[in-house]
Amino acid sequence: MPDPKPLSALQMAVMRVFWRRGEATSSEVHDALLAERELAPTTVATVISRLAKQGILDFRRDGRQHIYFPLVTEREVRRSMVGDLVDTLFRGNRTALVSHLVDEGDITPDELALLRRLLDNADNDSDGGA
Amino acid sequence: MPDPKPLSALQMAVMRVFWRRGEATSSEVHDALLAERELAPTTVATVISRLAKQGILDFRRDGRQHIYFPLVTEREVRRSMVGDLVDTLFRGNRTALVSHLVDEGDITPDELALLRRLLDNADNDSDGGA
DNA sequence: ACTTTTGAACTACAGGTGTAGTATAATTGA
DNA sequence: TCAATTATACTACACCTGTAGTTCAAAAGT
Repeated sequence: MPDPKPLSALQMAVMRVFWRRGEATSSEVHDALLAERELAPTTVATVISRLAKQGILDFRRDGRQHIYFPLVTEREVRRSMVGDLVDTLFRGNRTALVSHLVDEGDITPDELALLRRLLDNADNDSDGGA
Repeated sequence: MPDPKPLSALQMAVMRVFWRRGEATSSEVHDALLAERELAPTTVATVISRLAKQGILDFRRDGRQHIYFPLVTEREVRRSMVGDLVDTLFRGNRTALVSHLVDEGDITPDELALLRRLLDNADNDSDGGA
């Protein structure tokens, strides 16, 4: 799946568990989310089985248990969601997004310095890679 | 409305018309969108009246016509949507979003240069503003 | 073997979205 | 005045999401 559909905040929280652990049962995910969200176990199970129906997760059986695992990487989801946002909000212009962050995101001097370093590294990388 | 709800791509396309023109009737919006989207006039009307129900638009009457106008600015919507995305995808870390763009967004050298300039300007601004 | 626990499936329901038809009321043109 | 146009309101419907209860089957404990 090169271009997965955008995921909601809840779906992302669930997926993060899978990305961290590689695979998990519904109740393991429920446990992992208990700290941040108080959801009924069946709610988590529903979210998970919907993700499976959409091809985001798959599972293998272990006795009567389903052990789910992700079919998409976090990278792919990020790429596609950031891409969607850039399309929707900035008509495809990625630098406009950064501009937005700088202009309106209350970027701190520390963050600015960090960003500069990021850009410098990108330079190095593309020098090295090319 | 300081923190409007996220808008879908279609809703954004509609709102962009209002932001550009200040105000418009349903059929004007329909006309304005004809180029990019083939939608029935009633579809556009439905989207608009839902936006009004949600407090994103309001309207005044001119005879039997409704002339709609935005109650939120594009800035506000962008801020809140970018904020949501950063929360959902990068757990609130804005620089991680930029890092993502640089790492995985196929940023071109031109864009990189542009970004550097952006950061430099941000510096000037915060020097001047503080 | 019988009961308790547990897991997954099914069902449910409200609210949002994309999409558009129908109905009703008002305006305009003949 | 009567018909045609048109604008808005109402209704509709499929599908997604958040949320969770209920049911049925299987596993595990006693």
